[in-house]
Formats: sequence, structure tokens, C-alpha cells
Amino acid sequence: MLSKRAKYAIKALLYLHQNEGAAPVSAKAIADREKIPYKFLENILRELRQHRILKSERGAEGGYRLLKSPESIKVSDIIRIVDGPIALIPCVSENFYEKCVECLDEKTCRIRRLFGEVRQAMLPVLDKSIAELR
Amino acid sequence: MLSKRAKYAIKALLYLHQNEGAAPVSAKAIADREKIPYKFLENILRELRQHRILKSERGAEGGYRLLKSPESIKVSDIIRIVDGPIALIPCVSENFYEKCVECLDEKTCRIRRLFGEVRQAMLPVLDKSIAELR
DNA sequence: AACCATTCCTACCAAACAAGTAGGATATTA
DNA sequence: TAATATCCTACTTGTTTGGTAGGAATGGTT
Repeated sequence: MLSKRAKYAIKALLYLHQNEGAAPVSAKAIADREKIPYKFLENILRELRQHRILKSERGAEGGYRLLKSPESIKVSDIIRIVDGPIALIPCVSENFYEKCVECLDEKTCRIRRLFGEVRQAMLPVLDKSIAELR
Repeated sequence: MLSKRAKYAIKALLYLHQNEGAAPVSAKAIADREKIPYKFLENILRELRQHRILKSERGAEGGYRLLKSPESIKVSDIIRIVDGPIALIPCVSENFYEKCVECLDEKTCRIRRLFGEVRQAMLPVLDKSIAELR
């Protein structure tokens, strides 16, 4: 399951993409329009900024903007930042690999193979950028 | 992420499938060979029995057998029994549907659409039976 | 009958995680 | 200086995860 955190992050980025302009967009505006708890959203936006997905401007009239181009922000990247691995089991994760404690032989593990396939099936979809979502 | 519970369940069923024979297989045998905590496995096997995936025989020389044919036991079924929904967000789940609280319009929600696609990509892989896993 | 291996069942537990909330410090503009 | 923002740390509350404990019931073996 995707966490609400990740879902809110994607929503916020979509909103930001859709409302790009001269002025940055405040967390409050996003929270109101997307019905995301304000303080929770603040935390999420901060994390996205720290990972250089967006940038912020402080003070009155401040807010957030996309740092990268919307075409280069992949949903999979956001999920990895906020939730961690895409793969359903750690031993087939590219970015968060971990060996199964109880695994006798990774090479022949049928569960590993299956969930490797699952990952391969999911990735092309999740690798879409926020600009591509329709 | 898949829970350990679900992973153990699949492992147990694979072991059971591979060791089908005259005598049923004990939980202890499965636990030893697959390195699954014994008491935890007991719980899992009970749940699978209650969902009519396998049957048990009590007493000495007792144990478990597959109730359904291995060709008809889909990995997706096991996950649904043990972990719940396959879909990453509830609003695209077929079997565990729930509306998003904050969703303004499901029909036009881009996140919903994307994760609908993800689900569609995952399902053919997870719909494989335990007999098909190589 | 006694023993033993097994399933069956309920309950408990500790640690981690999820989904926020609280309170205030800091920066910017008007 | 007032108002509006971001920024940051810490706290809280409930749920889930990954087990463990203890024993009752069942059935085969001797």
C-alpha cells in the first residue's frame, strides 16, 4: 500500500505543476485545494525540498515551486523518497536491496523471481512523470 | 511491501505442493525446511485452512495438504487472504474498494488512473498459480 | 492405558510505523 | 511592525507487524 504521505506528495506536485506561474504556491493553498492536512503537508513539502524536487521561498508571498522540470519528476522517484522501495520484497529492490534472512539461494528462489517480474511490470507505469499524468 | 506473513504463506504452499504425497506434511517440517518461525507458521496455516486453501489432519502423523489443486491456487488469492488488497490505493481495488476521503472526483483523478494502471500491470503476474512458479 | 506428536485456539507482547498535531523560530514583504 | 510564509523539532495516538506462550483437543503407537 502507498502511504497517505506519498499520495499527498504526488497530489501536491501535480497541483504545483498545474499552477506554475510567476508567484510560488503556498502550502496553505495546496492544503486547501487538495484537502490535505496543513501541518502534515508542510512536513511532506520539506522532505521534497530536501531531496531537491522543489524549492521554496520564505516570508510573505512565499511558497513552493518545482525545482526540476515536471517532465523529469517521475512518480517512482517520489515514492522512493517518501515511502521507500517500489518492489514488494526487498531482495528484488534496485534502490533498497536487502537480502532475505531465510533465503537459501537467491538465484533459484521462485518467490524472488515472481516478485522480480512484478517489479518489472510496475516500473514502466510508475516511471511516468507528473507531466504525463492525464 | 509484502508482509512476512504473506511471504511465508506462499513459501509454505510451494513446499506443500512440492512435497505432496501419501502422508500430510507437518508444520514443523515446513518451518524447519523453510526457516519460518514455527508458532508463527501455525497461525498462517490455520488462516489458509479457514479459507479452504488447505486441509489438515490432527494427531500424530498429522499435518497439512493442499485442498485445492496447485494449478488453481493463485498467488494473488493468497496475498488477498493474508495481507488484503493487491492495489496500492484502496480506490482502485476490486476486492477491497474504499473511496478516498479527500477525492473530489474519482472519474478524473489522475492518481487513481495511474494506480489503476499499476494494478492492471501487476495482476497478470500475481495471478499465476503456485504450480506455475519456476 | 499411557505416551507422544500433532493440530487448534486464545491471548499476549514489543517494536515499528502511520498519520497526524503542537509550538515556536526564522525570514520576507508591505 | 504587522502579517504571512517557511522551517524545524518534538510529541502523540492508534494500528500493524512479527512474533511468543500456554495449553486444550485429537489421533496414532506401544
